[in-house]
Amino acid sequence: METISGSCRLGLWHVHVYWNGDLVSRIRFSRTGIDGSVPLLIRQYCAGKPVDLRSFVSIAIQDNTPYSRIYRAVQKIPYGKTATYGEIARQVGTSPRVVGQAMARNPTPLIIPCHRVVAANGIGGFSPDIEIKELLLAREKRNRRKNRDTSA
DNA sequence: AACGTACACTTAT
DNA sequence: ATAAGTGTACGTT
Repeated sequence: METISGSCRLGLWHVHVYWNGDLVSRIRFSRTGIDGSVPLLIRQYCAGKPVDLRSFVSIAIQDNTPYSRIYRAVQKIPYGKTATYGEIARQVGTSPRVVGQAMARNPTPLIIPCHRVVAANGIGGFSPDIEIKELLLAREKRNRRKNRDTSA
């Protein structure tokens, strides 16, 4: 089993992806790119298409880490929708603060869509830069509206 | 191995 | 406006 790495563009950022088939072991954001390939669906998502990434498996839910229940709950949030830290916490029986902690340590953002987890009164945080979360949420919201308009 | 501190939050004073 | 509750990680003894 060989892990493939590569990066693609997302706005001003580069998304580095380490993967093997449907299994994604790591995703991180950087100002610079690296050589190598990225799965088609992830490339399309980064290009702004409304792609459902739930067909991928994150190492974060395959492993049995203390946060895995939280990651599983977060992965169920569909494209264009959001949940609050508190809602996720209630689902898995922990506290909102812990959910934030799990998001901060998410090894595979996008696959585990931590950008769809927002604060009860605000957007919440995101690393390395909140602008990525803002971009993704704005884009998903826009695409969701577009889908609604064209599907009725 | 224990201890203190730092968090991508929320809810109740 | 402030404080308490919460679970994990990480650095310092």
